[in-house]
Amino acid sequence: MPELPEVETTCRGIQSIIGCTLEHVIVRQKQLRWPVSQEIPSLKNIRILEVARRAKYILIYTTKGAFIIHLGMSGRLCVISNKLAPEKHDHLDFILNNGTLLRYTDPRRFGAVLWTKDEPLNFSLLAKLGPEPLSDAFNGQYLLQRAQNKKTTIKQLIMDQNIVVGIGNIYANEALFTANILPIRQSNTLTLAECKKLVLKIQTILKQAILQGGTTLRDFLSADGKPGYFSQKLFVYGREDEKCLCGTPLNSIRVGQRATVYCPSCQK
DNA sequence: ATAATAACCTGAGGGC
DNA sequence: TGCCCTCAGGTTATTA
Repeated sequence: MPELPEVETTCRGIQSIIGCTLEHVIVRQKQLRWPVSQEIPSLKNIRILEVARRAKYILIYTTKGAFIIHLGMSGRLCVISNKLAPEKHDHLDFILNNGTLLRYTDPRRFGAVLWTKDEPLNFSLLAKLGPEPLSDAFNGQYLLQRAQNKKTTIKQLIMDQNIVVGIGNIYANEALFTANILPIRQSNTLTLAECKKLVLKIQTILKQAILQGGTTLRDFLSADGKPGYFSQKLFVYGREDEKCLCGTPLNSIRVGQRATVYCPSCQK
């Protein structure tokens, strides 16, 4: 489900938990990407102070520490009535004091629910992440510098969370299309002008997707159960058997084991 | 040190 | 209907 716009949508959708007291957490399945932190089942009556996003991680700050949550490929968070019975893949419930609970669902279990008493931004998984794509730190000069001396393709570079965070397979395909750059270009062949354009297109596409509530391909639903509408605006992703707007049939290849679609005419 | 690729899971969809 | 194969918004661990 989740690239930056979907995680941001989820984050905004669960803001109602701020100020609530977390009475306790029910863990039904602790076997996720990493085991659910051992301390979590014994947490009792702590106040939720803030909900924030860093990269594709959702951070829930409390008076005693912070939860670090990643949605993996198929994870979901939603705030619902505490009377709704859990289903097969509902792995954790965060029981709140106002009759609701925050439920974590994840069929493929590639996500993670971790706990730290310290500042979560210093947590090992978060410490070495690249800049946020919508921040000033992510600009053409920066991307050009990071693209030097690298043999990887430009698509793999922008999906590398140590270079820039938040971009996954959908938005990498879309941004490269709108920037007119071939996904398989070796990153060190990009000019400054191309880097600037790519940064701008990445930012534009992410902002648009956030406004639309993210992209729903199969099963993404925001915290209030609504789908995202950005899939209506995808130019190349998932359109491998169709033609580009210019009339040229789109090409479909694999780059770093990920489905990659591009227009051989519009992208150079 | 850097770059490919294998691995972690479940479910959906297509072909036979 | 069922079985087998491939694929899926991600990221780390292992190998070359």
